[in-house]
Amino acid sequence: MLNSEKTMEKVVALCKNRGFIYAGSEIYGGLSNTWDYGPLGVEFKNNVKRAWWQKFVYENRYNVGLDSAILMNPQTWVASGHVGGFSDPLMDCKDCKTRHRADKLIEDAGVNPAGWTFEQMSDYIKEQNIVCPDCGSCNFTDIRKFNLMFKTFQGVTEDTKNELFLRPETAQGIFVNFSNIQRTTRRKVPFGVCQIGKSFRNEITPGNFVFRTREFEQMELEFFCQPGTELEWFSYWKDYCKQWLLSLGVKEENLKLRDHEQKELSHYSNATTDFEYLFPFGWGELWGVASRTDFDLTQHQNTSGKSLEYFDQDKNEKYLPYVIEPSLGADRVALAFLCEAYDEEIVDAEKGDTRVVLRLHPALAPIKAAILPLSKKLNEEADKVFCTLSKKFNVEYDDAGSIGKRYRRQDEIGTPFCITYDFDSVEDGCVTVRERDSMGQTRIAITELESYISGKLVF
RNA sequence: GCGGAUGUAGCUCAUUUGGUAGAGCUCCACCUUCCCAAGGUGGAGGUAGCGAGUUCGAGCCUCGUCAUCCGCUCCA
Repeated sequence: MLNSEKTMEKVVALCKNRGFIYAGSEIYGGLSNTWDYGPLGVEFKNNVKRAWWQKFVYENRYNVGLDSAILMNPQTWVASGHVGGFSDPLMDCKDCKTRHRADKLIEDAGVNPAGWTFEQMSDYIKEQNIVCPDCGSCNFTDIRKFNLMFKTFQGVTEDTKNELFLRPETAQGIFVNFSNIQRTTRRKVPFGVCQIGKSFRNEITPGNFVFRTREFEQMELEFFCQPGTELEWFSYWKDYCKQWLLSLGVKEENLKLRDHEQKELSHYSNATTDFEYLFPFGWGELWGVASRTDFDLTQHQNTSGKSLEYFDQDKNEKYLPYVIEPSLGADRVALAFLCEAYDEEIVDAEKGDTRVVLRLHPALAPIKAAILPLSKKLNEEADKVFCTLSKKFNVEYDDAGSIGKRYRRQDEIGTPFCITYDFDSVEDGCVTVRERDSMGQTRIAITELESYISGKLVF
């Protein structure tokens, strides 16, 4: 990773050329910052999501899953604060063309503009002659509101009565179902609810490939616990998240846990830690783990008028549980795994021969094994191996080109195992398994292949 | 959204002052080889992002538009 920009470009090029990720709507000239996951990409991303679900739902005794609707009653966003607070008052300096947040400029001048209208802010800036921090002039455009939520309409008429929002986070679907889930699963606090799904935000500046897009996928957990125990659980989940990343191949030196300072914390949070990953373009936030107190449940209880209190039978008392929220971007973490896995290896320096290897954890690899007949004359027999293995794994059959070339093709897309069917295979019922990372070869009976591969997929 | 740069075959690029597009790799077929790429023969593939204008004539000039990259503001 000597030249960071080039490395990112190489990852993007690989994704495009091998069918991981394409630019969206390409034949129409594209659509800004949309990306389509191709045949390999959808396998890979599904594997990432499956691995998260495995660790957070199946292997964790506290958690259950949920898939809530993207469209929600607009009151949801009033309660969550997104309608009021999820829009920024932005203005541009006409002289130096930089953009600023009006509320921040006023804050920096030592006044708290909370609750002000845009007009009030605009007037205040003019009256007090607040200047542009970049060039020092006071020549701003009017304040423009940037609502970060996507609007849409339910029903055929586009009037404000039918106005809905695409959810800007999956979390609220969990909060509004808190009582349903608690009752139907007979869970006692502490317990958690996991959800994977699309969210939408009108980001002002998306970019860095799939790192920041307006349509993105989240993997969120809302963990409900007894007030007073939240900081214990906060560190429990931080560690749990970290172990998951490490077990799937993220190197510790590329990971940074950054605790928010007191003044940086949101008004509802009493502790927040960002997991940052060292992408080729720099450190980027991957996972936000926040202790959110009972803010969300309180808001929904007040707005809806429905009690969301939990009755603790052991303590014989009612309370609103506190929440720990580890919120992970699926596209981001998938990108992190890709960047982490990308490797170029010099095979022969004199010939300038390098091979590109995607060292993905086998559990994340889109294709688990490639079945390669040493000669096309062996197609008929080798195809039987494909038929058997494809019942259990996503495997690929390739008989085109020299065997070395076919190994390389699989190296590039992260396939951990190449199974070569040769002339002896007919006699001894064995094949050569060549491993991506070691390039080592093992002779294995065809009947043992399934358990051999399965054994390597655990993380 | 603003400023700067860019946009020629699937990929990487070439096309001397505007005169009707070329290479390497990839891909496909056949031959060769038969356990770590690039051997041989043949083949497919571009109205030069898109649209308009100037010109006898534009990939090369002008305008618009779309997209990408780098900065500014935001976030999972």
